[in-house]
Amino acid sequence: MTPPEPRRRGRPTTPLLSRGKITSAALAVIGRAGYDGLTMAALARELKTAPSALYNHVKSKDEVLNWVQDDVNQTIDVSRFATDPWDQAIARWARSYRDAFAEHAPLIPVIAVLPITGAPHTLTMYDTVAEGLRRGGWPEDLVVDAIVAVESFVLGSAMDVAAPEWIFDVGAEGHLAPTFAAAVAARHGRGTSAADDAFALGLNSLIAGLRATLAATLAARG
Amino acid sequence: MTPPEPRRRGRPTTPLLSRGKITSAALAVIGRAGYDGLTMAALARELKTAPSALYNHVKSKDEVLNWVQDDVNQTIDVSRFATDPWDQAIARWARSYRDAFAEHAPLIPVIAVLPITGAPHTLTMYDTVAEGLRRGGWPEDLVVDAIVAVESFVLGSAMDVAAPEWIFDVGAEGHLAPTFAAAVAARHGRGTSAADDAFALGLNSLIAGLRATLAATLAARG
DNA sequence: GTGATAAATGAATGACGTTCGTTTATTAGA
DNA sequence: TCTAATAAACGAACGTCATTCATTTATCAC
Repeated sequence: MTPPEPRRRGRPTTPLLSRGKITSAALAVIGRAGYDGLTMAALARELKTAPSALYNHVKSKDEVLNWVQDDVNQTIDVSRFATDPWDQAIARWARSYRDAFAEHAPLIPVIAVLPITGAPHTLTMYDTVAEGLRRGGWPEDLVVDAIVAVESFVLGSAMDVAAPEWIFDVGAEGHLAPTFAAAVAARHGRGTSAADDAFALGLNSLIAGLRATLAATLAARG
Repeated sequence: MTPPEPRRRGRPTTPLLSRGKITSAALAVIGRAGYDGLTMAALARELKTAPSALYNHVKSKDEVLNWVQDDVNQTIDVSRFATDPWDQAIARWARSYRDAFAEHAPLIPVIAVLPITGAPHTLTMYDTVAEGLRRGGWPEDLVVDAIVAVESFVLGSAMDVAAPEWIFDVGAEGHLAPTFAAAVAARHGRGTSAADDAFALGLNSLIAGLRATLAATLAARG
């Protein structure tokens, strides 16, 4: 019945390194030195081992980033799906998602391409969102598309947060883009963050549009 | 009147290297070997010089990527802003934008953070979009936010294209996410690309939402 | 000519991620 | 209790990058 337990041998009675310890050490390094500071050498130093020793527990640095991403995903707020209408819950989810990855922007290009396998927290997050959408009336075959659409906007917006506030300040080349330069200047009048305003505008619009699309789809399908 | 021409000295009568030549050489390398293959050594080989020689014409590899990005931006279709209503024009722009960067995904994290200075084609693209929005009735102080919102969705979606089609296939961990797994399976029935469907759904919804937001804003402001 | 200088070059530097050969300490089974 | 198997750790090394440096070369200004 029970498959033969994989033989547990080796030097330490309780293994010094584990997925959990490596992940939290990586987060500690990232918190102290940022993603530029997250090298395998720095990670090993944090764990008081040699860099080569890490490779007994990790396939590659990318796998470490994968673990970190799954941990970050755990902090995203999906609680509203239990209580609120799907559109409100998804708004809260999206904001929380963006905030979480704004501080982990270098993960974004990695996770966008990586399969979901081996990331349990990520998986359960998606499941909660999918349940919320289904309960809100979304047809099963559109759920993934809706999630991916919102997620794409969220991750694109999270990258914006890392950008300097003056990213659109045209220098001496202003004459090439007078209308755009004027719009940038007009926006500047507000004291608010450009990335935050754009995110709010886009998120509200996207969700409003999804509401309309859902209504139209349900009407068309009868 | 004419400022004194900067003294042109040095070995070659006509300089062998220039921004244009370096950019198209980089694109050639990328086309042949992808972004992993774009090393300063490979770029130098393409230009028949030494890697160190490149640094007489380029500050860093990031600057090369900047130039490539500006060149890619040149291929994005903004022509519809001259003829079509803003919402149709922006839809065409967004699709063209996504397609262009789907093949240049590694540029995305770089450009998202980099200031616009020194990228003339990028600048004129933004200006054309800004003009189109203004002509479509968008208030000046919302133009940048609208552009950034659409751009965030576009770039997030462009990263999705590079992902494998089976990115959401849950392996043995399917029991952690039954609803999501069912939705993935339901989506699988269609033969269409998941990334394309999600992009279409998101783009249509986002633009519909922007239309509504604009109407509401104009109504509120009188 | 002569001196200034942009451009080109090969060699070197310094980070990295990762691999290898070896050693060490523990456990399973006889 | 002895022995074989093996997970874990380690230092040294490798290969790949981007980037810098000292030096040389060829052209232009005067």
